Amino acid sequence: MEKVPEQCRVEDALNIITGKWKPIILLHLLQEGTQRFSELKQKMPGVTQKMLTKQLRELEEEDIIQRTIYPQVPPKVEYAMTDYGRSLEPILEAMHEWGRNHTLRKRQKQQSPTS
Amino acid sequence: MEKVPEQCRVEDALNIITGKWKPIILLHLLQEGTQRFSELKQKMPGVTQKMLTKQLRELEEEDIIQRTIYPQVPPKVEYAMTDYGRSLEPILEAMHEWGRNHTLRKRQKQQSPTS
DNA sequence: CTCCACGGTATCATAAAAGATACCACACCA
DNA sequence: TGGTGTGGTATCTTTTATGATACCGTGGAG
Repeated sequence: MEKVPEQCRVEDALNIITGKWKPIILLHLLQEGTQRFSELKQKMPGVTQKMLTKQLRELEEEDIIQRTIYPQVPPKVEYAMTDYGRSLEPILEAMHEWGRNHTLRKRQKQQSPTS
Repeated sequence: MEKVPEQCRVEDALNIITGKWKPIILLHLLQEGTQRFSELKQKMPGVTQKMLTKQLRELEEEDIIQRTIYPQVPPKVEYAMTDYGRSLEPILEAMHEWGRNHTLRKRQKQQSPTS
């Protein structure tokens, strides 16, 4: 998604949190704190090694999360939100809240499809 | 983007507002009120007829915007936010605000890349 | 030796999103 | 009769995102 001139600063946030697994990663890190790779993977059924890695790297790239490698064998890598990353929380909150009402609404529509 | 079990209600909002032109459309409709197709198109340099139509249709599908056709020739079609659509405003606000700080931050990083 | 755990990478295939381009309908106006 | 303006649709191509699959490195346990 390229940038369109003025106004649309909205895109920046959007570019960062869109990606099939990013919101989920962020929620896990926000709600449960630092996690290692394998923990995240386990909590995200369906994700591939590659995809998880990729999304994590992209978030790291943007300074949203921080990657810490422990020089051990077998390897241990932890991911944590940065302070900057935490600044996304209001957005995620707002979306979460909205989403709840949205699903309610969908249910209502199903119950009275004739209206 | 498929749904992943619980927690991630965030996705619903995300699914609705992601799309290369959707945020821009929404901002225009929110900030400037009802607009006709050609007005939007004109305000969104680079968008194709097809793309604009598609994104508008998707938003309409979700009841975020309303499409009104006036039986004239040449045709006149207006797009407006629905009340439901306006409920997205806090999210867009939050992202807009965040985006502003983000660009500030990027500027700072460019000025002191050595830190 | 051999195998395992962990967190990867590399390669290839598929799906989804976006874009370019051409065409359409129709009342009206010259 | 032909051109114009609006808001489209239909095809085809390109670009991005996602996914499947196989392989890698290391040090300790057996």
